[in-house]
Amino acid sequence: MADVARLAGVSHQTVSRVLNESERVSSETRERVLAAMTKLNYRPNPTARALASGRSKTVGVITFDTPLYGPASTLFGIERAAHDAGFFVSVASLRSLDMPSLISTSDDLRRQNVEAILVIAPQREVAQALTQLPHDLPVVAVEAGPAEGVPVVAVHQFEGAAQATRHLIELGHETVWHIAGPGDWLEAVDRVDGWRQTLEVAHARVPKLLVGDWSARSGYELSADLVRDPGVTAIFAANDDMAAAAISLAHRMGFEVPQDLSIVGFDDTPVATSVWPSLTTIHQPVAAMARAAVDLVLEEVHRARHGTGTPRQLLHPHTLIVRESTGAAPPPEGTDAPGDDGPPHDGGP
Amino acid sequence: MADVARLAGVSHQTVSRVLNESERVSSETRERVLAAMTKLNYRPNPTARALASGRSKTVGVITFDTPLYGPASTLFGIERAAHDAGFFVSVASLRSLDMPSLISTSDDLRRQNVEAILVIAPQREVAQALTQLPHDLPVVAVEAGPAEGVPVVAVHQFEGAAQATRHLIELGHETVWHIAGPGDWLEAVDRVDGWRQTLEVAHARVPKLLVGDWSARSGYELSADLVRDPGVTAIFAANDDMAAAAISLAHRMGFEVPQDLSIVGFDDTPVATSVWPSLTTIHQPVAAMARAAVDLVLEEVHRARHGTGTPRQLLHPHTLIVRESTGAAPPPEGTDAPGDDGPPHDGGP
DNA sequence: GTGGGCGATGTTAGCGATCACAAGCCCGTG
DNA sequence: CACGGGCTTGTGATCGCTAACATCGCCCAC
Repeated sequence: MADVARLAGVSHQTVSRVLNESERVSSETRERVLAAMTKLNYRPNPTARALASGRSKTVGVITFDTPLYGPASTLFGIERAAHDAGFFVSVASLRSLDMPSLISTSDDLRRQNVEAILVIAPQREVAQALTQLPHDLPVVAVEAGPAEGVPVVAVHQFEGAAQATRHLIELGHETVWHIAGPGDWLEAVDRVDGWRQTLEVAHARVPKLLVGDWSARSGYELSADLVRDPGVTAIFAANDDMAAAAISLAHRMGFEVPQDLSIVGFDDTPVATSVWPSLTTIHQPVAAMARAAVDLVLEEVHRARHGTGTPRQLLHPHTLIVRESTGAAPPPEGTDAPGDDGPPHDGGP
Repeated sequence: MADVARLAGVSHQTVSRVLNESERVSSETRERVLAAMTKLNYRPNPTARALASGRSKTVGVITFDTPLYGPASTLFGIERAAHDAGFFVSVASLRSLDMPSLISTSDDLRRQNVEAILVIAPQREVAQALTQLPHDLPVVAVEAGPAEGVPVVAVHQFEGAAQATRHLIELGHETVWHIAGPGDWLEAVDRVDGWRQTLEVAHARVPKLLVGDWSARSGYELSADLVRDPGVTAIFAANDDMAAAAISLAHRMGFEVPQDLSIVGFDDTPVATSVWPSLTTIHQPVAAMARAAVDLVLEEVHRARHGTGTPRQLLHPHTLIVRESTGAAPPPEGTDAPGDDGPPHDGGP
């Protein structure tokens, strides 16, 4: 920087002003400085800037170590959006889901001088702990259920689940079974609520709730009971993996989807299109949410110098994507007819 | 820090020495300083340390924006390992796969004072560009094919593909079709080579190569031709998504897996267990690789002060995981026995 | 003509650590 | 007894930048 100043014949402070786009520099001087910077291939040192100004142009992301599709792609979306805004991204992953872990992780980031923190943590405990975090740094939760006092970017899980359930009811199914996610996930809870209330509104019986852990394995095990039961014609799984597992199991036990059983997933992950029949599911605009979260948190950073605003909750639209895993309810037990079952049984070898 | 020094009755430099675990501090003094730090809840400021020492305790990760399972879980693995080593992680994603993009991304990180860079970029172009990166910073490639002059942590793709192919040959299949990944991915190329050479060694015919783009969709489209052809009894897809799609398509067209068609995938992603029948596939120890990559790069950082060592390539073991999608080859055409083919050509059983 | 205001630039301190070197102390040795 | 050397500790500069205030012209109005 000193070199640039010398070459441009100005003081280092003027160079700094050019760097920070202060208006108080004559355009002539600015040109000279810029030329010098180019010539010397000068690059400002963010570390020094961070030390001097307290601003690091970095946002921290707290996430947790999981192979789940949602969090991973959210992280990439955040990186992209932050980069576009000229910010760096520092990630830290949660060791466990308790309060101390959250605090210590956020301290790590804080000490790195991040200007804001984005939390990708859909678990109830984390969402609660969030409200306890020191308020000196803007914090935004992504993909979390609404939490008091903390800005959130998410989709309306309740509505999504309701729409999925409604879809099945409208296809003529008497009721819909639900394979839920773990009870400590906000999303899981909201989806259960959406499912239940929709059934109630439709005056449908509310079957026993099955609770999985998002994994295909759990979906597999839980659907075993369901598939065996001829009364079960429609399943709404709380994510695509469990839904895909239910399809697998149905096939294995000799049933056809959707002729015998309709299945709906949630998330619209790649799995949804790689199974057969492809999954009807609820799409969440992950990339858009990530971008919105970054916008929101940077807005907050900007505002931190002026007045305080109220935390906002940004709800993004979900979309029901109807693919092949859902269809009309099979006719009641006795009858048995539909031509969809493949070649009539009597024609074969 | 000044406060700590004052409280402990020492100079700031002594505090610094305690912080850096220098041996040149008497244990008595150290105790006093530590006590003062605890009492004041003192936390060193990494930014200042980075500025003064040039060491930031941060590693940069360059990845690219993709929903693929491998890169995402590698990133988390890296974070975990780095954190355990007391390092922060800063991520930057590649805009495009060309050289300028790589340079500029690495410059971003470099300017952040990262001490090393990990690159998750399995594309050939990126691997090549890596060798051009300035050598002032340790660079390690993860999940990339071996590239000259750059340390690499990966599994032996060639061997993995060979093992998958051999598995099918040993089950009695005359030959194995291959749905490859895009030609600009090193992994894809190596897997093709492994497949081809194994066939040649077994004196099996090498069928026409099909090239997909990792997506389920491409797997779907490409397997259409294969599944129709009764001569095709075994398919090795270069990743699980494409393999799962092939299974879907086979089902859709009325074939059974593995009775009519055996299918092997690669990667052992969650998809592998959520489809039916579950996929036989090649497992890659992603987490272990991530950890190894961090170890390697930190070792390099450490060594940077002393002599220079030779770049290492760390090859991790893959594992063939036999699940349900592979089985013995169906008996040759004429004989025909399983009732699955639909009406037998020769007049019935 | 002179004081005030304003835009452009320079000067001097830090930010919070580390580094290089110097200094004090205690001990053993010639 | 003086000197050298190993430990431990302290001093001042420095990393590259920004913040706050000082300074310098210049133009305008009374």
